[in-house]
Order: sequence, then structure tokens, then C-alpha cells
Amino acid sequence: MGSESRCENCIIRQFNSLRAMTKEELKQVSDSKTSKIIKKGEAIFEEGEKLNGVFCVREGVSKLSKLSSNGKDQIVKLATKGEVMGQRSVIAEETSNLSAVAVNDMKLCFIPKEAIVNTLHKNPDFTFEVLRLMAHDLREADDVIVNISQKTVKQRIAEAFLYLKSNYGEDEEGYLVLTLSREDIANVVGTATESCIRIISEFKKKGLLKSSGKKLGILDEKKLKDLAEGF
Amino acid sequence: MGSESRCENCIIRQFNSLRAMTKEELKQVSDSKTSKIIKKGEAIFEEGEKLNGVFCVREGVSKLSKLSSNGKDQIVKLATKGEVMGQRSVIAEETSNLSAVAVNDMKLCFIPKEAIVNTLHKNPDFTFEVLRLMAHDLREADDVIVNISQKTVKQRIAEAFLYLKSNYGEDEEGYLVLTLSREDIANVVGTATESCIRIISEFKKKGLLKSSGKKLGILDEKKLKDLAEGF
DNA sequence: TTGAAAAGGTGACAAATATCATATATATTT
DNA sequence: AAATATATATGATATTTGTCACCTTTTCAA
Repeated sequence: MGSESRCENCIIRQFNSLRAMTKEELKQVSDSKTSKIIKKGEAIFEEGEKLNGVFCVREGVSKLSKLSSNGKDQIVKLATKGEVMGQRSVIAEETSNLSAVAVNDMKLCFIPKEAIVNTLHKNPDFTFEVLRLMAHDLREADDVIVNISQKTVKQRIAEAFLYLKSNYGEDEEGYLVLTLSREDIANVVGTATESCIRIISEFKKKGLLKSSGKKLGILDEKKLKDLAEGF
Repeated sequence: MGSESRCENCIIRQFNSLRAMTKEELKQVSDSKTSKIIKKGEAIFEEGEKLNGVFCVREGVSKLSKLSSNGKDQIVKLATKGEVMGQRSVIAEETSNLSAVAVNDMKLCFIPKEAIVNTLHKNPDFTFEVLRLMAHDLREADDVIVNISQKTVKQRIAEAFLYLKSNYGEDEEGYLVLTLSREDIANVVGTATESCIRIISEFKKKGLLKSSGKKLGILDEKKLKDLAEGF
């Protein structure tokens, strides 16, 4: 087994709470973890499922969503390289309130909850680090609430593209690296797929976005920003 | 100073993370805390403000809200007896993302952040307890996101009344203990005040709610539940 | 106690958004 | 390569919700 398969040597760790673990703790995590490969579209866990551990994202992106009674999926968060999924449920000892599905091909590490919970009770630095990141997630959730309830669909879609650019970047030709389907974008902003498609078409006509195959790119960031702010 | 003014003897503590503090730590908190009386409508802290500590609610209810660019206030959470406000900002070392305003007359304790942060780095039980409660808040925030984006205003208002009943109870005559203005209810569910008033009137006409002065009461819980679920 | 301010209420209308139907393009499977 | 499924697109229409105007009732302070 190559040394990069050990948590101690994993660079991803630097982006999440595991960086606050001691060498000993990391060794324990590394010994108990398993790696998983998940293909685009496959589920990692389902809403209501009891999680026996957390998932550390090494490659790819996962959408964390919740099904509402009317059958629509609301995407609450996108989890990327370095992020840990399922922490909330493990900590609160509740079943998962969200489903996780791979947006593209992914590599994950599954860490059994014992290794995590143990450290949570012993290493305050680690616990604090998890807390700090969760505080950040909570702020983001608050922002989403305000955005959804106060901004128009058009504003939220504009914002979504700005978010995709700033979080996942664009390729050499100026197309967004993370390609989401119109349906996924609709589920992020909380609207009907048709409304989303219509507004994206409008943005393309107005020269704010460009497209090539499945890829979408931002042409006029300034105008998108103005739009998102309500001008 | 009466003994009930000491955190060690405060019953409220049992409802929040402070119950995981040691006697020594509580003494330190108690020595540094100050009590505050806040009248209905007064602000406790504002969005963007740097918080030098947290507020423990001893009596009354506070609304935590965020102003959006169009001038409307979105209430993200109601904080009651036992809850601690401002933790998120202190932990993340960020300015507050929310404003806190008293919904009715309140008694608060202000605990300077040093006493909290110190303990966070030393007592894993306390840190874990804070984490556990924040995990719970995060789940609630996720639920709010899904509700706002997937349910109609009518459903959300029905839900708000069920929430008020189950969280704050009703008096002998069946009126809700916590009386919110129509505007506040509108800001909780994320709608226009007029729309909220209209729907409450409709609920009264249909015999789902009753009113007496400012007070509102639930007459038909079953139907309200059905409505909230979309029937 | 009375007059101003705030909260509650309602109608008319406009705007935003969802829904349904249907068409076309693109991807996937056989 | 044809057949099938899935994603994107767009028009027509219905529904929901917001906005503005105005009125009444309640609250509160001078």
C-alpha cells in the first residue's frame, strides 16, 4: 500500500478538521478507514439512513439534498475535496437528514464513527476545529435561507453561477469546471427545472453566459453580480 | 447578591451547553458575567457587530434575523429560555451574521468570550456539548431551507403555528403563549406581511384559528397539520 | 383623553413562478 | 446505426404571491 493512502500523508486532510488530530489519532483513523470509488449519479448515503461513520471527499463533488413531500429535491450543500460529510449526523447521533449523491466520479474515504467520536471526547483541538467548521456551515445555511426567501429566482441563479466560478473555477476556455445539469441548478436555487432553463437561456441571449456542449461559462461577471444584487 | 444569581445555581444552565462545565469553570463564568434586562423591541446585538461574548437567555424570547438587500428582515431562529445566542460568531471569530431583537421583555446574562473560549480549548465535554447543539441548529436550518423553497406560504404559516404551539405552548384558554405580530410571522415564513394577514384571516374564517385581542389560538390542529403537509 | 403612530385588515392589480404540453437535441443502450 | 431514454428548450396558461392603495382598529405617549 502506497504511503499516500495513509491519512498521515494525505494532503486533503489540511482542508478539514482532521488536521487537528495528533499523529497517534491519525494512525488510528488510517487503520480503520476504507476507500471507496463512487461513480457519477450513485448515492453515498440516503436521507434517514443511520451513518456509522463519516465520508471524507478526496476527489469529485457530491450534492447533499433533502427530498420534500412534493417529490422535489432541494440541494442544501455541495461537498468538495477536503470536506467531510455526515459529521452532523454522527455528532448528533441522529439518522442523516440529507442524501448524498455523486455529481461526478468521486474518491472517498469512509472513517468509522468510533475513530471520530473517540477523538471528539479526548482532543479539544479537534473538537474545536469541527465546531469551527460547523459554525461556518451554519452561517452559510443562514445565508441560503435569506437568499431563498428574499431574492428572485433570477437573482439566485445569477448567484449560483458566481458561486460555481469562485468555488470550482473555470478552464482555459472560460467554462465552469463543475458542470451541473439544469435540474441540479434548479434544485440548488429552489425552483422548477423549466424556470431555470428559461432563465439560463435568457442569460445566454443577453450575453451573460456562453455554452459549449454541456459546459457553461460566464461571459459578463460584472452584470451577473449586478443582477444578483437586484439591479 | 442572591445565590440564584450565580451560574452554579442557575437552573437555566441545564438546558444549554454550560451544563458540561466544571464547577471551577462555572465559577469563572459567573464572576465575569453581567445581567441585562432588555425591553420588548430593543436590540441585543446587530448584524455585522463584533460580539465580545455570548448571551444566555434567562427569560423571554428573541428573534434572530438578517436584513436582506431589499430591506426585508428574515427571521432565522427564535431563541428562548436556556438558549445561548452569539456562540456561532464567537467561535468562528466573525462578526455576527444576525441581529437579535427582543420579542418580549427579556432577562439575559452576558458572558464575555474569554470565559467561553478558554473552556472550549480545555474541556472537551463542553466543546462537544456546544458542537452537539450546533449540529442540531444546523439540521433545523437545513429543514427551514427545504420548507421555504418547497412549501407554499399557506403551508409554512400553518407550520409556524404548529411550531409555536409545540415550542411555547398555550394558556388555559387555548391561546398561544408566544404572541408574534403578523409582521414577525411573515418574517419567519418569508413572505409579505399582507399575504400573512390574509392567510391568517382565512384560517380564522375556516375555523382553524381563533383570536382574542392580540392573542391567537389553534382550534383545529389536525387540519392545520394536513394543510402543512399539503392536503 | 385625545391625537398620532403602529398594527391589522381588505380589495384590485401586477409580477413572478409553476405547470402542462410538446418539440428538439443529446446521450445511452442494444 | 437504430432505438430508447434523458436533458434541454419553449409556448401557453394557471397559480401563487407581492405591491399599492386605502381603511379600521389598537396602542401608546404627550
